[in-house]
Amino acid sequence: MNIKIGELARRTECQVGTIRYYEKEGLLPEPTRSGGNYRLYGEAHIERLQFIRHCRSLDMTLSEVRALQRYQDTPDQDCDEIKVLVDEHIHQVEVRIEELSQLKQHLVALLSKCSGVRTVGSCGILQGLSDCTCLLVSTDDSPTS
Amino acid sequence: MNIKIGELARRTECQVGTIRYYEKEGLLPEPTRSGGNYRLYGEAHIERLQFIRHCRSLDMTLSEVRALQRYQDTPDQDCDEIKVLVDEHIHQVEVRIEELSQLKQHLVALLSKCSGVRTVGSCGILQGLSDCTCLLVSTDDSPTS
DNA sequence: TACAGACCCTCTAGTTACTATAGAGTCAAG
DNA sequence: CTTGACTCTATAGTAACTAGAGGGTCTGTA
Repeated sequence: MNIKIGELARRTECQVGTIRYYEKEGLLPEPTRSGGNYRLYGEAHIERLQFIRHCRSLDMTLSEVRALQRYQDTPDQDCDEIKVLVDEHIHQVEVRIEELSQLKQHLVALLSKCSGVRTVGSCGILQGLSDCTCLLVSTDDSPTS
Repeated sequence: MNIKIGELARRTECQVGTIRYYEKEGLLPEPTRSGGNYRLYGEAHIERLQFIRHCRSLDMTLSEVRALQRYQDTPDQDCDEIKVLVDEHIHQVEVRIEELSQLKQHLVALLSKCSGVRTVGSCGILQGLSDCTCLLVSTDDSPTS
C-alpha cells in the first residue's frame, strides 16, 4: 500500500516528528524507502503505530510499550505477565490520584489562609507557604513523581 | 550563621545539586563565599529554600514559584492575584485527577479483556490495545447492573 | 609535615517523550 | 521552469532535576 509519512500521520493522528522519533527509538520498524529516500509504510506500520498511541493514551511509558511489544512477538507465551504489567500500571495511576487528592486538600487549606485583608503582606497564603502550616492537613506528605 | 551547602541540604531535606540548580535559575539568591570559594548561607536562605520546597511539594512549577516570590517582594500589593494563582493551580490538579480516573477505568476495562485463556496470543489485552476496544469505556457508556 | 577522607567547586551530560527549527532535497502541477 | 507541498537529516529545546568527571579545600591524625 506504501503511504508516505504525512499520510500515516493523518491516519493515526500522530505528528510526523513523533513517528520518526518512534523509529529512532526502535518502537516502529524502519520502513522501506522510495527512490527519493521517502519513508514508505504499509498496513503493519499503521497497526503498530496505533498500538503505541493507544498505550500512550493510557499513560504508559515507552518502556512499558516496548515490554508489551515483546509479548506481541511471542504469542504462545503465558499471558500472566501482561496482566501483571497492566495491574502495576493501574496501581501507579491509583497512587498518583491519591497523591493529587491530598495535594488538592493542601491547596484548598492554603487558600483558606487568606485573611480577607487585601494586601500581600497580610494575606496568609505566602505565610502558609513559608512555614509548614499549609501542609498540616493530611497524614503524610509525598513529593510528586 | 554561615552554613555550608551540605548543612543547608540536611536542614531542608533537599539535595545539594538541587540547591545549586535553584541558584542558577535565580530562585535562590547567590550566597556569600568563603576564602576557599565555598557557598555560605544564612537564615534568609533557609527560609527561601523552604518556601520553594513547600511550593514544589504542592506540585507547583518553578515558574509559579517565581511568580509567588515576586509577590513576596511587594507586600503592599493586592493579594487577589495570589489567590487566582492558587485557584488555577487547584483547577489544574482537579483536571489531572479527572483524567487519571478515566484512564484507570480504561485500564480496568482492558484487564477484563483477558479471556482467561493462558497464552499471549489469545489473551485479549494486546488485542484491546491494537484496536480501539479498550478506549470505549469512557464518558457516557453506562452498563446496567 | 604528610596524608586520608569528607566536603566543596565547576562543567557537562543524561533523563522523558516529544516539539520545533534550519537547511536541504523531492516531486507533481501549472 | 518555477512554485508549493511535502520530505529528509541533524540539532536544540522543554522541566526539574540527577549523576558524574576532574579538580580544590579543610580538618584530624600519624
